[in-house]
Amino acid sequence: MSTVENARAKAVTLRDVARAAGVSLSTASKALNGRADVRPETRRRVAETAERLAFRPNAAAQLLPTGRTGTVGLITSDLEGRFSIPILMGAEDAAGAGKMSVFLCDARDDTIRERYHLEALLSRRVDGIIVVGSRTDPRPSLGHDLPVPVVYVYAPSDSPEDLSLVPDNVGAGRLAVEHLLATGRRRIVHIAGDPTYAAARDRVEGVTAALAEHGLDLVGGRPPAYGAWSEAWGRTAARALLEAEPDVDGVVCGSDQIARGVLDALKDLGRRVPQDVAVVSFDNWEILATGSVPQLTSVDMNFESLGRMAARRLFAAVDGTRERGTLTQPCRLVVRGSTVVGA
Amino acid sequence: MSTVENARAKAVTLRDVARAAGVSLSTASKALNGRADVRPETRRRVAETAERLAFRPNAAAQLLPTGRTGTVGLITSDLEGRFSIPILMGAEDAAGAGKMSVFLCDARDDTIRERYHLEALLSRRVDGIIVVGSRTDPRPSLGHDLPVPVVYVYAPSDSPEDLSLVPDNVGAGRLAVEHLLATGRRRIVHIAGDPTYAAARDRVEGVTAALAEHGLDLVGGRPPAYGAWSEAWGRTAARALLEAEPDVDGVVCGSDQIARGVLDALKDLGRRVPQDVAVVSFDNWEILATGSVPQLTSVDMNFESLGRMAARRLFAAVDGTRERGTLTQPCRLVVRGSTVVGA
DNA sequence: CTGAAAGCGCTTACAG
DNA sequence: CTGAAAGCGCTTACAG
Repeated sequence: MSTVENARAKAVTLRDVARAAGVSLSTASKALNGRADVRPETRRRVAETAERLAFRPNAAAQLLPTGRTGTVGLITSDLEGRFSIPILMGAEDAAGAGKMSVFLCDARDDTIRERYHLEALLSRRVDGIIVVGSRTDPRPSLGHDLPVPVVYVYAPSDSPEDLSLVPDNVGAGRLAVEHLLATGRRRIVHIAGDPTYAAARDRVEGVTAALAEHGLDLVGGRPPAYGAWSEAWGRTAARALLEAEPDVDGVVCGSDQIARGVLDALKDLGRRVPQDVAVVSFDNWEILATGSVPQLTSVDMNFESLGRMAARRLFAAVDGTRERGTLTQPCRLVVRGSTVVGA
Repeated sequence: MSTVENARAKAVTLRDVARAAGVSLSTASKALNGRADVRPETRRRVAETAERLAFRPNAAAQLLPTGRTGTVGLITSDLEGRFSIPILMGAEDAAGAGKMSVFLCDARDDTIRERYHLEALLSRRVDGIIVVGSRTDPRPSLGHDLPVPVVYVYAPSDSPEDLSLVPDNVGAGRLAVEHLLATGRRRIVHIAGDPTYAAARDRVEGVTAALAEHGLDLVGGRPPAYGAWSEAWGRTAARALLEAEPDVDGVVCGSDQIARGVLDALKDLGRRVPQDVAVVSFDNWEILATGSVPQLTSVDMNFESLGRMAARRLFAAVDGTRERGTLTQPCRLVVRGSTVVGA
């Protein structure tokens, strides 16, 4: 049920408005832009005409003289993941209601594609570029001779000349442990994520540091169990750990996915969560964290806030205030039933 | 660890290139655009100069004379969900490597925001607009007097004057049932999603229609169990249904979330999946469908393909071939272990 | 083969 | 208070 046809209106231009209102181009422009020195009656007439013709100023032409485009490019390699979207939303918020429009480009972790999109964005004269990676490991810089500022988010640039914003995964590890300790747990294990990821290693670092500060260690002095970012790994590791250390009373999971697997295993083993064992994880991925029984206590990476900060830094750079280096942004613990009864 | 500083280069213009190469603006333009009537030596010199200065043509200025911008707007209300991203990727693919850049706008299911973004996009003179909704229920049209073509995806426009593309949820329901029947199941129940969603009702329609065609009905002739798009609903409903109809051998779940709850309940009840009961669902949301034991057989909505189609239709409309009405796109069954042993 | 000129849609000094 | 003119960065007939 669809029919074909031909159509297409031509965009209304300021010249059309001026002509219809019987004034010159410049007067029409001044009238619509609220500049002084226009007779009120004229201003009204032009405004009405513009309204009637549904005139929408051509943003590009409007900004041509200023050299700005009111446009930002967002190159991401994490479109299927969860980082870029909240970051985009934060950036949109920071820009302020519609002042700035965002080009979203999907680089798919491919250097060629990334380069390609970069060129396209520069051709479109974006005022600045945000680059979002899929992991917190440093990535190659896009270079320092670009005509517009660049901010790297989540995946930092490997060059100290660039500005990067990353979540504080070490701090996140600390948050998880401090919370377990606060709920009275002492025999804690850590089922970590993929060891090739800086995020996994940083979280481990935070976990062990926080324990050490309290004179504790991972149960049995065992090393953190690295594995994969998957439910399957959570299940496997939990079974093995609880066999080796039956009196565990707290589990820090490298991610919500891992935690879901851990919850399943604990249930199979007849352990009550949180009464017997408390479970805390990272990411706070809603769909996973709130679907389980009990729901997951999880450390949120604050992506949206990261996006807002990135956008603010980018706008500052566009205005001439450029920063360098890697900025770390704190994470935030969200408490639910897997660590506190009834939470 | 970050330092502040001031910087900013001015974008290189064609005039700069022409001057540096010692030719006129027009010659520089012709040389770079491969037009005939330029001495090879001149062409080479200009090209080298452009390269050396890292000249990037201003896309807006380049297209100004044509009236096109090589730009598309994507207004979505499903940024946190899963529809808009694959749709965006499909659209990007259809456009062809970087020919077209996409403005992504987040309407957040708010008419005001949507209107606002629409105006901003029109001001930026996008060549066309794709509107993505968060549910398949018809939504208000943006209007028919817009200067550029609009394609509605996932959420169709309520006006037959508009072009809309939606997944075939009725067909999806059929696919699910046909598959269960093919694996020998006959005593089938349906734990449906939120009844206020057309998607939930359409899937139910497909499920019952397919059963009827085989002379079957839902077990016990009971109505489909409508509820919510959640794991909790899946758990609750599965327990109730299996108590009422203990010999069920197949469950169609309204979504992967529901299916995850159903799997949990079946496990608690001691039913083996798929040996005793087969489970099939909709959406094929990787993170949910591949994390469970067994993994979920699920009907994929083909969002990426939907996005490609939308982009192609949009480009056709931009070129003057406009269609109207609602087009339905088939879904695709992905078989995994919840219906077939070892799949 | 090369370049001066007009035009794409706007804004902004600068005259009147 | 109003308008003619220049300019933002490019392309494209049109002269030379």
